[in-house]
Amino acid sequence: MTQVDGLSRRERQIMDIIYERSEATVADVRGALPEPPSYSAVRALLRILEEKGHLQHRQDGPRYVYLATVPYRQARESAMRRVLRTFFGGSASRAVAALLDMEADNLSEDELQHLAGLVDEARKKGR
Amino acid sequence: MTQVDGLSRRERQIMDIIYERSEATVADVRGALPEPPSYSAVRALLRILEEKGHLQHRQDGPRYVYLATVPYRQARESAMRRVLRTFFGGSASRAVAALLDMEADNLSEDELQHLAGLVDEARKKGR
DNA sequence: CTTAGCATGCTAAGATATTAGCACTGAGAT
DNA sequence: ATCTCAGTGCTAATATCTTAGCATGCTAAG
Repeated sequence: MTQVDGLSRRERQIMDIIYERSEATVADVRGALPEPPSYSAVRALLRILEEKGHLQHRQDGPRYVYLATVPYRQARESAMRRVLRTFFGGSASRAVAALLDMEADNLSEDELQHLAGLVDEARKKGR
Repeated sequence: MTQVDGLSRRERQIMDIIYERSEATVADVRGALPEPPSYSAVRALLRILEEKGHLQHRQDGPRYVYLATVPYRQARESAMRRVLRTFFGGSASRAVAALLDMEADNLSEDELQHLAGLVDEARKKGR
């Protein structure tokens, strides 16, 4: 999901978990995995992801805390563009329409008002 | 990217290509792959994806045309929800905001107007 | 001081994915 | 008729991913 490509199944799961939580320890990652493999297995994956340059870690007391090397926003944009291309022919407006359609019931009046403002702002900027 | 998970790197690439084009022949898929492996390799992947139930094929003259078994809309929603969860804490409005921010310059006045209408509609539906 | 718990370093086996190669078939061109 | 091209069926080797296991060090409790 994350960025370009080249990640395997587990690797991708792990990257997603890390982006979802900003950073995570081995135990965090393991706890978030659907059918968690052994502690060792998770550690190995994290090490490999670090070798490949997707992750880095810092020491927090006795344990490692992993975080992504590609900044959050950049990864997010990359993921969005990919969905855009794959499912919306690259059209952001079609994607927004789909989101509104999917989530209309879960959006509060406040949120909708805010979005209306953003759309308006974009229109002003356009001309 | 597509649905739940469990796809390997190439498998995922191929599924994305198929969703992007609705359907595709072996040559189509191979042509769309970044660093295309042999024709045989692509065929093998397609066969495996079909075995796993992600694809099906029909005969078109002498060749196979592959298409996804999971309907387009469902796969699309699944992919969206995944990005939502991973990068937007599940918030659709944050995702919409990011899309507008990313693509503001590429959105036409017509599209923006249309979106404004959709937001308005959602607000009416809400109350 | 010694033990138990929890963390990492390192290594190797096992499972899967990825690729290529060869055999076969059918259609159209010479 | 036969040659060649473009397709599929099938199989096997290679690469990569995924997992587990053992050794080690550090810290806190008994």
